Amino acid sequence: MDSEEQRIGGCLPRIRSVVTGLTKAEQKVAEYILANPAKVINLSITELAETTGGAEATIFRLCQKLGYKGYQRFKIALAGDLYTPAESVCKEVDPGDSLSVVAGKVFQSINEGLQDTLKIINQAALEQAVDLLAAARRIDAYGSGGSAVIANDIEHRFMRFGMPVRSYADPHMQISSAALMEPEDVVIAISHTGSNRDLLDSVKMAKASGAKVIAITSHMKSPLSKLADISLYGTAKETEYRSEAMASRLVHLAIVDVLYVGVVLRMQDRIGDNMEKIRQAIAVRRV
Amino acid sequence: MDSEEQRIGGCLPRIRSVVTGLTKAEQKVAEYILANPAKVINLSITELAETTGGAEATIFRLCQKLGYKGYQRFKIALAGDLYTPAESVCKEVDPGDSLSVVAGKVFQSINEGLQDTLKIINQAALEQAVDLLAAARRIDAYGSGGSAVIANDIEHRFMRFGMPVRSYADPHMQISSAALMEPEDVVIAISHTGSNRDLLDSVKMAKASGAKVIAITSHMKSPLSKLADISLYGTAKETEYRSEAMASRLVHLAIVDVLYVGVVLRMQDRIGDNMEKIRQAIAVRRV
DNA sequence: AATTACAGTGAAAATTTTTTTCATTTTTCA
DNA sequence: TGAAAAATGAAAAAAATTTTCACTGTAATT
Repeated sequence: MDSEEQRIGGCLPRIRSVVTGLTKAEQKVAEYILANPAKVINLSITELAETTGGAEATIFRLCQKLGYKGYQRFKIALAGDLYTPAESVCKEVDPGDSLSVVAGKVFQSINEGLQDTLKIINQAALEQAVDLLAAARRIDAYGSGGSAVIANDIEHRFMRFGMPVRSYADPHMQISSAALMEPEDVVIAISHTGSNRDLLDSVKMAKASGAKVIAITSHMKSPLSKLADISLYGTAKETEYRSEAMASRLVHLAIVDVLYVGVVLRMQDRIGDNMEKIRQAIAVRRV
Repeated sequence: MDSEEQRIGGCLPRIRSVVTGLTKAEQKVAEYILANPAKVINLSITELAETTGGAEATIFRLCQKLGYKGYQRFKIALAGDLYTPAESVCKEVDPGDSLSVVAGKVFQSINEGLQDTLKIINQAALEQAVDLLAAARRIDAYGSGGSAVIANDIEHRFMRFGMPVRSYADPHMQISSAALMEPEDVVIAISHTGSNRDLLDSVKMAKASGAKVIAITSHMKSPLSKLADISLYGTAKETEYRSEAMASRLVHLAIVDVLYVGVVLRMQDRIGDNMEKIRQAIAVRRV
């Protein structure tokens, strides 16, 4: 009966994360909403259609794509976002800032990204991802460029409890490995935009091999999230000196943390030993 | 035009304050709203009238008495009250926690780490580090294990503005590279504990070659920070399921962000071109 | 006690807004 | 290139809202 509980807030981050996956007409509306959320609250769907030069139906469909029953529900969720003062205090870095001020702003914006991500996080998807990972026979992490860092981190992290996990930044290695995947194997594909061609090819190959695919990306409705079995989204606002991709890295890493903790919780008994072994092995290398 | 800006939130307190001055039928409605605000959000005026046994008109008049233009505006304001921003309790992760609770706790603990780091951040050290990096002829980033991820990130990041930067996780590579360093070159050495022997050897070698060394570590007074010219510290509390090393990674990455932004600010003119070139190169690889 | 005035109420009409449908246009992919 | 799919907007249908108005009961006045 509470299945259709209304979720208040988290509306703007959600728009931000799907905006690239929207159609042209929808994007125009979405951008207007992002730019003028406070005005939109006071507009009817007809007025908003006029303002953005679109049709009511387009806006209605956008609301549904965002996960709301209709325009009214959307507006109620939007009201939640507007109420939080945190959203509006987005400070840009200023050339005159001292470095400790810069540090404050950068840290603040990281935290905002985390909070936004928390708002749109999909519990069911997380749950499934952890299930898959905990049961996986083998795990491959694919990520190029900035996302290679995340893939690498996954390798380090999950290796700690004795899982056969490898990370590949090189597209050729990715696709070779993907070809050898089997059911019960899991691929974690990381891409900020979710539109990297090489990565998509590798993911297709992995799926053809029967492996399950978990995507970590910033853009909902991206080609990657369409291909993946499970998609986990991390959002972050772009600021003048902090590109979107820059902010998203940290959020993606935080998502990996959550997966890690989730798997740890699910595997409590099995892993203790492996972790201890590694801890000892590292200690020897210390002064 | 904007004279009738919509006030969001503060709706329930307002009802409470006027409730005695309302008529009988209105009071019945007001009390229902106070008791079930979350339900009301999902009811139309007709449904609410049915539920409370009143008439639509009564509810409408109530909304106006409360200072709203009508029922819709009232509901939007109510949504603001219902919105509770991050009720995250900063406790340990519990085996019984749902994954969205886990996510909240993990994110919260990341943020705490960032805040703690902000408190101990040394502006002068940051300033010097940025100076060195901005003027560097060549940059090497050394980090093994979990810190290899950070080193990698540095490579990706600073490469973007055309700096000759390389990251090395392999101790042999580190020391080989260190042997070839020259004055005006900079080494960034990353180690959570600051006690990794191989890393210390490489750092000594780099110093012998005349290079400057910036350390990123979690432990003050570690052998690494004694060797380094400049030390940047990132703290993070260890929790039961989140090892100290795990939390520190994100903090170290955040410090890299600060360095990056700092260097960008210092080099505004020079870098624009390089960044644009890379952005274009990446765009081609996208669908 | 009867009359009047009037705030309170709700049924129903009028209006506005939202939602659905469907034909047209545009895009995509083979 | 041409068939299929997706996107779009006009307009119809449905739903929600706001407004109107007549009725009720109460209180004040004569």
